[in-house]
Amino acid sequence: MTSIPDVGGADVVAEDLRAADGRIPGRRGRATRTRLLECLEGMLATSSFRDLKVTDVTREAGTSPATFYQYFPDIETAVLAIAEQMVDEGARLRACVTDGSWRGGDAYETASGVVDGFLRFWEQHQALLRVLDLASLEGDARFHVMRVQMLNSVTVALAEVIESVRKSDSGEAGATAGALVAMLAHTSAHQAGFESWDIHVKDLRNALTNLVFWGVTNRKPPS
Amino acid sequence: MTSIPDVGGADVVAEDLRAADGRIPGRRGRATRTRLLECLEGMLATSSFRDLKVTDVTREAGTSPATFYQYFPDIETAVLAIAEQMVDEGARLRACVTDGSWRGGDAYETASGVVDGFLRFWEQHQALLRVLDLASLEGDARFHVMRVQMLNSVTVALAEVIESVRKSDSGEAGATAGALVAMLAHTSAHQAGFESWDIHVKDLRNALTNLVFWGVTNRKPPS
DNA sequence: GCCGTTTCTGATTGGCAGTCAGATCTCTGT
DNA sequence: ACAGAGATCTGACTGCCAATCAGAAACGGC
Repeated sequence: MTSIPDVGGADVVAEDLRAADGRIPGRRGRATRTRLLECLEGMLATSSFRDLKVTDVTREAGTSPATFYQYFPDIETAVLAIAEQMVDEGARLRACVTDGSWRGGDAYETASGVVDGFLRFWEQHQALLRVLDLASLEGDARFHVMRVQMLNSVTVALAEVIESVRKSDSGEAGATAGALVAMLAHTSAHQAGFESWDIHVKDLRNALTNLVFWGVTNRKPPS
Repeated sequence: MTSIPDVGGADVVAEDLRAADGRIPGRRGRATRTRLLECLEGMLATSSFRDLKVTDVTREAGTSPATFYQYFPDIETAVLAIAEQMVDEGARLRACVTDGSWRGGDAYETASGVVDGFLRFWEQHQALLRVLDLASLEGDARFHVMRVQMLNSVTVALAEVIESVRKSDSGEAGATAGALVAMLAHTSAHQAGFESWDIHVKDLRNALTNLVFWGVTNRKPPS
Protein backbone atom coordinates (compact mmCIF):
# COMPACT_ATOMS: atom_id res chain seq x y z
CA MET A 1 0.00 0.00 0.00
CA THR A 2 2.57 2.57 1.02
CA SER A 3 4.44 2.13 -2.22
CA ILE A 4 7.57 4.19 -2.51
CA PRO A 5 7.55 6.34 -5.64
CA ASP A 6 10.73 5.63 -7.52
CA VAL A 7 11.55 9.21 -8.38
CA GLY A 8 15.24 9.13 -8.91
CA GLY A 9 15.51 5.76 -10.55
CA ALA A 10 18.02 4.70 -7.91
CA ASP A 11 17.61 1.16 -6.68
CA VAL A 12 18.44 1.95 -3.09
CA VAL A 13 16.12 4.56 -1.70
CA ALA A 14 14.51 4.20 1.65
CA GLU A 15 17.11 2.04 3.35
CA ASP A 16 18.78 3.19 6.51
CA LEU A 17 22.08 3.37 4.78
CA ARG A 18 24.58 5.19 6.92
CA ALA A 19 28.11 6.18 6.21
CA ALA A 20 30.99 5.39 8.54
CA ASP A 21 30.43 8.50 10.63
CA GLY A 22 26.80 7.55 11.23
CA ARG A 23 25.27 10.24 9.08
CA ILE A 24 22.85 9.62 6.24
CA PRO A 25 24.49 10.40 2.91
CA GLY A 26 23.00 12.96 0.56
CA ARG A 27 22.75 12.96 -3.19
CA ARG A 28 26.46 13.27 -3.85
CA GLY A 29 27.35 10.65 -1.29
CA ARG A 30 24.92 8.14 -2.70
CA ALA A 31 26.27 8.75 -6.17
CA THR A 32 29.80 8.01 -5.01
CA ARG A 33 28.64 4.93 -3.18
CA THR A 34 26.86 3.69 -6.26
CA ARG A 35 29.86 4.42 -8.43
CA LEU A 36 32.04 2.39 -6.11
CA LEU A 37 29.60 -0.51 -6.20
CA GLU A 38 29.41 -0.41 -9.98
CA CYS A 39 33.18 -0.45 -10.34
CA LEU A 40 33.39 -3.26 -7.82
CA GLU A 41 30.81 -5.33 -9.64
CA GLY A 42 32.55 -4.74 -12.93
CA MET A 43 35.89 -5.79 -11.54
CA LEU A 44 34.44 -8.90 -9.95
CA ALA A 45 33.53 -10.13 -13.40
CA THR A 46 37.13 -10.05 -14.55
CA SER A 47 39.37 -10.68 -11.58
CA SER A 48 39.13 -13.16 -8.76
CA PHE A 49 37.64 -11.79 -5.56
CA ARG A 50 40.75 -12.39 -3.50
CA ASP A 51 42.95 -10.47 -5.89
CA LEU A 52 40.70 -7.48 -5.60
CA LYS A 53 42.40 -4.64 -3.72
CA VAL A 54 40.43 -1.77 -2.27
CA THR A 55 43.03 0.47 -3.84
CA ASP A 56 42.22 -0.84 -7.31
CA VAL A 57 38.51 -0.29 -6.90
CA THR A 58 38.97 3.27 -5.73
CA ARG A 59 41.47 3.99 -8.47
CA GLU A 60 38.97 2.67 -11.00
CA ALA A 61 36.27 4.84 -9.49
CA GLY A 62 38.56 7.85 -9.51
CA THR A 63 38.56 8.31 -5.77
CA SER A 64 40.64 7.43 -2.74
CA PRO A 65 40.72 4.54 -0.27
CA ALA A 66 39.45 6.69 2.56
CA THR A 67 36.32 7.40 0.55
CA PHE A 68 35.64 3.72 0.17
CA TYR A 69 35.85 3.20 3.90
CA GLN A 70 33.44 6.06 4.33
CA TYR A 71 30.71 3.87 2.87
CA PHE A 72 31.79 0.31 3.60
CA PRO A 73 33.70 -1.10 6.56
CA ASP A 74 35.40 -3.58 4.20
CA ILE A 75 35.16 -5.03 0.71
CA GLU A 76 33.06 -7.94 1.89
CA THR A 77 30.30 -5.64 3.03
CA ALA A 78 30.33 -3.88 -0.31
CA VAL A 79 30.06 -7.15 -2.19
CA LEU A 80 27.31 -8.18 0.18
CA ALA A 81 25.32 -5.16 -0.90
CA ILE A 82 25.63 -6.25 -4.51
CA ALA A 83 24.84 -9.85 -3.70
CA GLU A 84 21.70 -8.95 -1.79
CA GLN A 85 20.15 -7.74 -4.99
CA MET A 86 20.94 -11.03 -6.67
CA VAL A 87 19.56 -13.10 -3.84
CA ASP A 88 16.29 -11.23 -4.02
CA GLU A 89 16.14 -12.14 -7.65
CA GLY A 90 16.76 -15.71 -6.54
CA ALA A 91 13.14 -15.83 -5.49
CA ARG A 92 12.58 -16.73 -9.12
CA LEU A 93 14.08 -20.11 -8.38
CA ARG A 94 11.44 -20.76 -5.79
CA ALA A 95 8.84 -19.67 -8.29
CA CYS A 96 10.05 -22.31 -10.75
CA VAL A 97 9.09 -24.92 -8.19
CA THR A 98 5.79 -23.49 -6.99
CA ASP A 99 4.42 -22.06 -10.22
CA GLY A 100 4.07 -25.30 -12.15
CA SER A 101 1.93 -28.36 -11.71
CA TRP A 102 3.57 -31.51 -10.39
CA ARG A 103 0.63 -33.78 -11.17
CA GLY A 104 0.17 -35.93 -14.23
CA GLY A 105 1.82 -35.12 -17.50
CA ASP A 106 2.74 -31.57 -16.58
CA ALA A 107 5.21 -32.61 -13.94
CA TYR A 108 8.01 -33.38 -16.35
CA GLU A 109 7.77 -29.99 -17.90
CA THR A 110 7.80 -28.37 -14.48
CA ALA A 111 10.90 -30.34 -13.54
CA SER A 112 12.52 -29.22 -16.73
CA GLY A 113 11.64 -25.63 -15.87
CA VAL A 114 13.30 -25.94 -12.48
CA VAL A 115 16.48 -27.30 -14.04
CA ASP A 116 16.50 -24.53 -16.60
CA GLY A 117 15.92 -21.95 -13.92
CA PHE A 118 18.95 -23.12 -11.99
CA LEU A 119 21.23 -23.38 -14.99
CA ARG A 120 20.25 -19.98 -16.23
CA PHE A 121 20.44 -18.29 -12.86
CA TRP A 122 23.93 -19.57 -12.25
CA GLU A 123 25.08 -18.74 -15.73
CA GLN A 124 23.74 -15.24 -15.35
CA HIS A 125 25.29 -14.57 -11.96
CA GLN A 126 28.39 -16.71 -12.30
CA ALA A 127 30.85 -14.24 -10.86
CA LEU A 128 28.78 -13.15 -7.90
CA LEU A 129 27.72 -16.65 -6.98
CA ARG A 130 31.32 -17.68 -7.03
CA VAL A 131 32.14 -14.94 -4.57
CA LEU A 132 29.18 -15.95 -2.45
CA ASP A 133 30.50 -19.50 -2.28
CA LEU A 134 34.01 -18.30 -1.66
CA ALA A 135 33.22 -15.97 1.21
CA SER A 136 30.81 -18.48 2.64
CA LEU A 137 33.51 -21.12 2.55
CA GLU A 138 35.96 -18.76 4.15
CA GLY A 139 33.67 -18.59 7.14
CA ASP A 140 32.03 -15.22 6.65
CA ALA A 141 28.72 -15.73 8.40
CA ARG A 142 26.90 -13.02 6.50
CA PHE A 143 27.58 -14.66 3.17
CA HIS A 144 26.85 -18.06 4.57
CA VAL A 145 23.47 -17.00 5.86
CA MET A 146 22.70 -15.43 2.52
CA ARG A 147 23.61 -18.54 0.60
CA VAL A 148 21.67 -20.78 2.94
CA GLN A 149 18.60 -18.59 2.77
CA MET A 150 18.67 -18.56 -0.97
CA LEU A 151 18.87 -22.32 -1.29
CA ASN A 152 16.67 -22.99 1.72
CA SER A 153 13.81 -21.13 0.19
CA VAL A 154 13.83 -23.42 -2.86
CA THR A 155 14.44 -26.49 -0.77
CA VAL A 156 11.47 -25.89 1.46
CA ALA A 157 9.24 -25.28 -1.52
CA LEU A 158 10.43 -28.47 -3.15
CA ALA A 159 10.00 -30.41 0.07
CA GLU A 160 6.39 -29.32 0.29
CA VAL A 161 5.78 -30.45 -3.24
CA ILE A 162 7.36 -33.82 -2.56
CA GLU A 163 5.41 -34.27 0.62
CA SER A 164 2.12 -33.61 -1.10
CA VAL A 165 2.82 -35.47 -4.32
CA ARG A 166 4.32 -38.56 -2.78
CA LYS A 167 2.56 -38.45 0.58
CA SER A 168 5.93 -39.22 2.11
CA ASP A 169 6.80 -38.15 5.62
CA SER A 170 8.36 -34.74 5.91
CA GLY A 171 11.78 -35.93 7.02
CA GLU A 172 12.30 -37.91 3.85
CA ALA A 173 10.80 -35.16 1.72
CA GLY A 174 13.12 -32.55 3.20
CA ALA A 175 16.16 -34.73 2.72
CA THR A 176 15.29 -35.52 -0.88
CA ALA A 177 14.65 -31.86 -1.62
CA GLY A 178 17.98 -30.96 -0.02
CA ALA A 179 19.81 -33.52 -2.10
CA LEU A 180 18.17 -32.37 -5.32
CA VAL A 181 18.87 -28.72 -4.65
CA ALA A 182 22.46 -29.55 -3.80
CA MET A 183 22.75 -31.39 -7.09
CA LEU A 184 21.25 -28.53 -9.05
CA ALA A 185 23.34 -25.87 -7.36
CA HIS A 186 26.58 -27.75 -7.76
CA THR A 187 26.08 -28.75 -11.37
CA SER A 188 24.89 -25.28 -12.29
CA ALA A 189 27.96 -23.78 -10.69
CA HIS A 190 30.20 -26.04 -12.71
CA GLN A 191 28.43 -26.23 -16.04
CA ALA A 192 31.51 -24.91 -17.78
CA GLY A 193 33.59 -27.57 -16.09
CA PHE A 194 31.32 -30.34 -17.30
CA GLU A 195 31.73 -29.29 -20.89
CA SER A 196 35.46 -29.57 -20.65
CA TRP A 197 34.97 -33.27 -20.08
CA ASP A 198 32.74 -35.02 -22.55
CA ILE A 199 29.51 -33.98 -20.93
CA HIS A 200 27.38 -31.62 -22.98
CA VAL A 201 24.83 -29.29 -21.48
CA LYS A 202 21.98 -30.88 -23.39
CA ASP A 203 22.71 -34.27 -21.83
CA LEU A 204 23.23 -32.69 -18.45
CA ARG A 205 19.96 -30.84 -18.59
CA ASN A 206 18.25 -34.08 -19.46
CA ALA A 207 19.86 -36.10 -16.73
CA LEU A 208 19.05 -33.44 -14.14
CA THR A 209 15.46 -33.22 -15.27
CA ASN A 210 15.01 -36.96 -15.02
CA LEU A 211 16.51 -37.05 -11.56
CA VAL A 212 14.40 -34.15 -10.34
CA PHE A 213 11.29 -35.66 -11.86
CA TRP A 214 11.92 -39.01 -10.30
CA GLY A 215 12.99 -37.54 -7.00
CA VAL A 216 9.76 -35.62 -6.71
CA THR A 217 7.20 -37.99 -8.17
CA ASN A 218 8.85 -41.42 -7.95
CA ARG A 219 7.43 -42.09 -11.36
CA LYS A 220 9.30 -43.18 -14.44
CA PRO A 221 9.98 -40.13 -16.59
CA PRO A 222 8.44 -40.05 -20.08
CA SER A 223 11.03 -40.93 -22.67
CA MET B 1 61.34 -53.87 -10.40
CA THR B 2 63.58 -51.21 -9.07
CA SER B 3 61.65 -51.07 -5.86
CA ILE B 4 62.80 -48.44 -3.45
CA PRO B 5 63.55 -49.83 0.01
CA ASP B 6 61.66 -47.69 2.48
CA VAL B 7 64.39 -47.43 5.05
CA GLY B 8 63.41 -44.31 6.91
CA GLY B 9 59.68 -44.85 7.01
CA ALA B 10 59.16 -41.39 5.60
CA ASP B 11 56.30 -41.09 3.15
CA VAL B 12 58.16 -38.89 0.73
CA VAL B 13 61.29 -40.61 -0.43
CA ALA B 14 62.32 -40.73 -4.02
CA GLU B 15 60.52 -37.65 -5.24
CA ASP B 16 62.46 -34.96 -6.93
CA LEU B 17 61.86 -32.69 -4.03
CA ARG B 18 64.15 -29.74 -4.27
CA ALA B 19 64.56 -26.81 -1.97
CA ALA B 20 64.41 -23.24 -3.15
CA ASP B 21 68.08 -23.19 -4.07
CA GLY B 22 67.66 -26.23 -6.29
CA ARG B 23 69.55 -28.67 -4.11
CA ILE B 24 68.14 -31.93 -2.80
CA PRO B 25 67.60 -31.72 0.94
CA GLY B 26 69.30 -34.14 3.29
CA ARG B 27 68.01 -35.84 6.40
CA ARG B 28 67.79 -32.71 8.50
CA GLY B 29 66.17 -30.70 5.76
CA ARG B 30 63.49 -33.27 5.14
CA ALA B 31 62.73 -33.40 8.82
CA THR B 32 62.19 -29.67 8.92
CA ARG B 33 60.03 -29.83 5.84
CA THR B 34 57.91 -32.55 7.38
CA ARG B 35 57.62 -30.64 10.64
CA LEU B 36 56.37 -27.60 8.74
CA LEU B 37 53.79 -29.69 6.90
CA GLU B 38 52.59 -31.26 10.11
CA CYS B 39 52.15 -27.92 11.82
CA LEU B 40 50.39 -26.57 8.77
CA GLU B 41 47.99 -29.49 8.66
CA GLY B 42 47.27 -29.14 12.34
CA MET B 43 46.55 -25.46 12.03
CA LEU B 44 44.28 -25.98 9.03
CA ALA B 45 42.00 -27.99 11.26
CA THR B 46 41.43 -25.09 13.61
CA SER B 47 41.74 -21.87 11.65
CA SER B 48 40.42 -20.88 8.28
CA PHE B 49 42.87 -21.18 5.42
CA ARG B 50 42.81 -17.51 4.59
CA ASP B 51 43.67 -16.48 8.14
CA LEU B 52 46.71 -18.68 8.11
CA LYS B 53 49.91 -16.63 8.10
CA VAL B 54 53.22 -18.11 7.14
CA THR B 55 54.60 -16.44 10.23
CA ASP B 56 52.20 -18.40 12.44
CA VAL B 57 53.12 -21.71 10.91
CA THR B 58 56.83 -21.10 11.33
CA ARG B 59 56.36 -19.86 14.88
CA GLU B 60 54.40 -23.03 15.64
CA ALA B 61 57.17 -25.11 14.11
CA GLY B 62 59.80 -23.21 16.04
CA THR B 63 61.54 -21.86 13.01
CA SER B 64 61.66 -18.74 10.85
CA PRO B 65 59.79 -17.53 7.74
CA ALA B 66 62.89 -17.83 5.60
CA THR B 67 63.07 -21.52 6.40
CA PHE B 68 59.54 -22.01 5.19
CA TYR B 69 60.36 -20.38 1.89
CA GLN B 70 63.35 -22.64 1.62
CA TYR B 71 60.99 -25.55 1.06
CA PHE B 72 57.84 -24.05 -0.39
CA PRO B 73 57.39 -21.09 -2.73
CA ASP B 74 54.15 -20.23 -0.92
CA ILE B 75 51.57 -21.65 1.48
CA GLU B 76 49.41 -22.93 -1.33
CA THR B 77 52.14 -25.25 -2.51
CA ALA B 78 52.63 -26.58 0.97
CA VAL B 79 48.92 -27.27 1.37
CA LEU B 80 48.96 -28.88 -2.04
CA ALA B 81 51.53 -31.34 -0.80
CA ILE B 82 49.23 -32.31 2.05
CA ALA B 83 46.18 -32.48 -0.17
CA GLU B 84 47.90 -34.77 -2.65
CA GLN B 85 48.01 -37.44 -0.02
CA MET B 86 44.29 -37.09 0.59
CA VAL B 87 43.43 -37.20 -3.09
CA ASP B 88 45.32 -40.44 -3.45
CA GLU B 89 43.20 -41.81 -0.67
CA GLY B 90 40.21 -40.58 -2.66
CA ALA B 91 40.71 -43.59 -4.89
CA ARG B 92 38.64 -45.36 -2.26
CA LEU B 93 35.64 -43.46 -3.55
CA ARG B 94 36.14 -44.96 -6.96
CA ALA B 95 36.44 -48.34 -5.34
CA CYS B 96 33.03 -47.90 -3.70
CA VAL B 97 31.55 -47.71 -7.18
CA THR B 98 33.51 -50.44 -8.89
CA ASP B 99 33.81 -52.98 -6.09
CA GLY B 100 30.13 -53.78 -5.69
CA SER B 101 27.56 -55.41 -7.91
CA TRP B 102 25.00 -53.20 -9.58
CA ARG B 103 22.81 -56.04 -10.75
CA GLY B 104 19.71 -57.40 -9.06
CA GLY B 105 19.21 -57.11 -5.36
CA ASP B 106 22.79 -56.16 -4.55
CA ALA B 107 22.59 -52.85 -6.32
CA TYR B 108 20.82 -51.05 -3.53
CA GLU B 109 23.47 -52.05 -1.05
CA THR B 110 26.18 -50.93 -3.42
CA ALA B 111 24.47 -47.56 -3.84
CA SER B 112 24.27 -47.26 -0.10
CA GLY B 113 27.98 -48.02 0.09
CA VAL B 114 28.79 -45.25 -2.34
CA VAL B 115 26.76 -42.75 -0.34
CA ASP B 116 28.41 -43.85 2.87
CA GLY B 117 31.80 -43.60 1.25
CA PHE B 118 31.21 -40.00 0.24
CA LEU B 119 29.76 -38.94 3.55
CA ARG B 120 32.56 -40.53 5.49
CA PHE B 121 35.32 -39.26 3.23
CA TRP B 122 34.11 -35.70 3.49
CA GLU B 123 33.58 -35.94 7.21
CA GLN B 124 37.06 -37.31 7.65
CA HIS B 125 38.79 -34.72 5.50
CA GLN B 126 36.49 -31.81 6.18
CA ALA B 127 39.16 -29.18 6.68
CA LEU B 128 41.34 -30.12 3.74
CA LEU B 129 38.46 -30.52 1.33
CA ARG B 130 37.25 -27.12 2.32
CA VAL B 131 40.63 -25.67 1.46
CA LEU B 132 40.62 -27.58 -1.81
CA ASP B 133 37.27 -26.05 -2.70
CA LEU B 134 38.39 -22.65 -1.56
CA ALA B 135 41.63 -22.51 -3.50
CA SER B 136 39.94 -24.06 -6.49
CA LEU B 137 37.24 -21.42 -6.36
CA GLU B 138 39.84 -18.72 -6.03
CA GLY B 139 41.19 -19.75 -9.37
CA ASP B 140 44.29 -21.68 -8.37
CA ALA B 141 44.65 -24.08 -11.28
CA ARG B 142 46.66 -26.65 -9.34
CA PHE B 143 43.91 -27.13 -6.78
CA HIS B 144 41.26 -27.05 -9.44
CA VAL B 145 42.93 -29.81 -11.41
CA MET B 146 43.28 -31.84 -8.25
CA ARG B 147 39.63 -31.48 -7.35
CA VAL B 148 38.49 -32.30 -10.85
CA GLN B 149 40.69 -35.35 -11.04
CA MET B 150 39.40 -36.65 -7.75
CA LEU B 151 35.75 -36.33 -8.76
CA ASN B 152 36.34 -37.24 -12.36
CA SER B 153 37.73 -40.58 -11.40
CA VAL B 154 34.53 -41.50 -9.58
CA THR B 155 32.35 -39.98 -12.24
CA VAL B 156 33.92 -41.99 -15.01
CA ALA B 157 33.56 -45.17 -13.01
CA LEU B 158 29.93 -44.44 -12.30
CA ALA B 159 29.29 -43.55 -15.93
CA GLU B 160 30.64 -46.90 -17.01
CA VAL B 161 28.37 -48.67 -14.59
CA ILE B 162 25.36 -46.72 -15.80
CA GLU B 163 26.19 -47.37 -19.40
CA SER B 164 26.44 -51.09 -18.86
CA VAL B 165 23.51 -51.47 -16.48
CA ARG B 166 21.06 -49.32 -18.38
CA LYS B 167 22.47 -49.76 -21.86
CA SER B 168 22.09 -46.03 -22.28
CA ASP B 169 24.27 -44.05 -24.63
CA SER B 170 27.44 -42.74 -23.12
CA GLY B 171 26.50 -39.08 -23.27
CA GLU B 172 23.51 -39.58 -21.06
CA ALA B 173 25.40 -41.92 -18.76
CA GLY B 174 28.19 -39.40 -18.27
CA ALA B 175 25.77 -36.60 -17.57
CA THR B 176 23.83 -38.65 -15.04
CA ALA B 177 27.03 -39.74 -13.35
CA GLY B 178 28.19 -36.14 -13.20
CA ALA B 179 24.93 -35.01 -11.68
CA LEU B 180 24.99 -37.76 -9.06
CA VAL B 181 28.59 -37.11 -8.10
CA ALA B 182 27.86 -33.39 -7.85
CA MET B 183 24.97 -34.18 -5.56
CA LEU B 184 27.04 -36.47 -3.39
CA ALA B 185 29.98 -34.09 -3.17
CA HIS B 186 27.88 -31.10 -2.35
CA THR B 187 25.70 -32.76 0.24
CA SER B 188 28.69 -34.42 1.85
CA ALA B 189 30.44 -31.11 2.09
CA HIS B 190 27.46 -29.60 3.84
CA GLN B 191 26.24 -32.42 6.04
CA ALA B 192 26.62 -30.23 9.08
CA GLY B 193 24.58 -27.53 7.41
CA PHE B 194 21.73 -29.90 6.68
CA GLU B 195 21.42 -30.87 10.28
CA SER B 196 20.99 -27.28 11.30
CA TRP B 197 17.78 -27.28 9.33
CA ASP B 198 15.40 -30.13 10.05
CA ILE B 199 17.17 -32.63 7.88
CA HIS B 200 18.79 -35.50 9.75
CA VAL B 201 21.67 -37.49 8.37
CA LYS B 202 19.69 -40.70 8.44
CA ASP B 203 17.05 -39.26 6.15
CA LEU B 204 19.69 -37.66 3.97
CA ARG B 205 21.59 -40.89 3.58
CA ASN B 206 18.36 -42.58 2.58
CA ALA B 207 17.34 -39.97 0.07
CA LEU B 208 20.80 -39.98 -1.50
CA THR B 209 20.87 -43.74 -1.73
CA ASN B 210 17.49 -43.82 -3.44
CA LEU B 211 18.53 -41.18 -5.93
CA VAL B 212 21.80 -42.91 -6.70
CA PHE B 213 20.07 -46.26 -7.03
CA TRP B 214 17.45 -44.89 -9.35
CA GLY B 215 19.91 -42.79 -11.30
CA VAL B 216 22.04 -45.83 -12.02
CA THR B 217 19.46 -48.58 -12.50
CA ASN B 218 16.25 -46.72 -13.33
CA ARG B 219 14.50 -49.21 -11.11
CA LYS B 220 12.28 -48.50 -8.17
CA PRO B 221 14.32 -48.84 -4.97
CA PRO B 222 13.27 -51.52 -2.50
CA SER B 223 11.35 -49.95 0.37
C1' DG C 1 90.35 -29.57 14.83
C1' DC C 2 89.72 -28.19 9.85
C1' DC C 3 86.83 -27.47 5.73
C1' DG C 4 83.19 -27.70 2.49
C1' DT C 5 78.35 -28.32 2.50
C1' DT C 6 73.80 -27.97 4.28
C1' DT C 7 70.59 -25.62 6.93
C1' DC C 8 68.82 -21.84 9.42
C1' DT C 9 67.86 -16.95 10.74
C1' DG C 10 67.71 -11.74 11.83
C1' DA C 11 67.05 -7.89 9.42
C1' DT C 12 65.18 -5.67 5.62
C1' DT C 13 62.12 -4.24 1.70
C1' DG C 14 57.72 -3.49 -0.24
C1' DG C 15 52.73 -3.58 -0.77
C1' DC C 16 48.30 -3.02 0.84
C1' DA C 17 44.64 -2.35 4.67
C1' DG C 18 42.70 0.79 7.30
C1' DT C 19 42.63 5.65 9.88
C1' DC C 20 42.74 10.59 10.76
C1' DA C 21 42.98 15.53 10.48
C1' DG C 22 42.00 18.74 7.71
C1' DA C 23 41.03 20.52 2.75
C1' DT C 24 37.37 21.09 -0.60
C1' DC C 25 32.91 21.09 -2.22
C1' DT C 26 27.66 21.96 -1.96
C1' DC C 27 23.66 24.05 -0.55
C1' DT C 28 20.77 27.09 2.05
C1' DG C 29 19.28 31.43 3.73
C1' DT C 30 19.63 36.16 3.34
C1' DA D 1 26.01 36.74 -4.70
C1' DC D 2 28.15 35.31 -0.63
C1' DA D 3 28.84 33.57 4.25
C1' DG D 4 28.49 29.70 6.96
C1' DA D 5 27.22 24.98 8.09
C1' DG D 6 27.50 20.71 6.94
C1' DA D 7 28.69 17.05 3.74
C1' DT D 8 32.22 14.86 1.21
C1' DC D 9 36.75 13.82 -0.14
C1' DT D 10 41.81 13.11 0.29
C1' DG D 11 47.01 12.94 1.25
C1' DA D 12 49.69 11.16 4.47
C1' DC D 13 50.39 8.07 7.99
C1' DT D 14 50.70 3.52 10.83
C1' DG D 15 51.01 -1.26 11.09
C1' DC D 16 50.98 -5.93 9.50
C1' DC D 17 52.62 -9.49 6.87
C1' DA D 18 54.75 -11.62 2.65
C1' DA D 19 58.94 -12.45 0.68
C1' DT D 20 64.11 -12.00 0.22
C1' DC D 21 69.09 -11.94 1.19
C1' DA D 22 73.51 -12.08 3.26
C1' DG D 23 75.62 -14.27 6.39
C1' DA D 24 75.65 -17.25 10.88
C1' DA D 25 75.34 -21.86 12.80
C1' DA D 26 75.29 -26.81 12.47
C1' DC D 27 76.79 -30.97 10.36
C1' DG D 28 79.76 -34.62 8.56
C1' DG D 29 83.93 -36.53 6.45
C1' DC D 30 88.80 -36.43 7.15
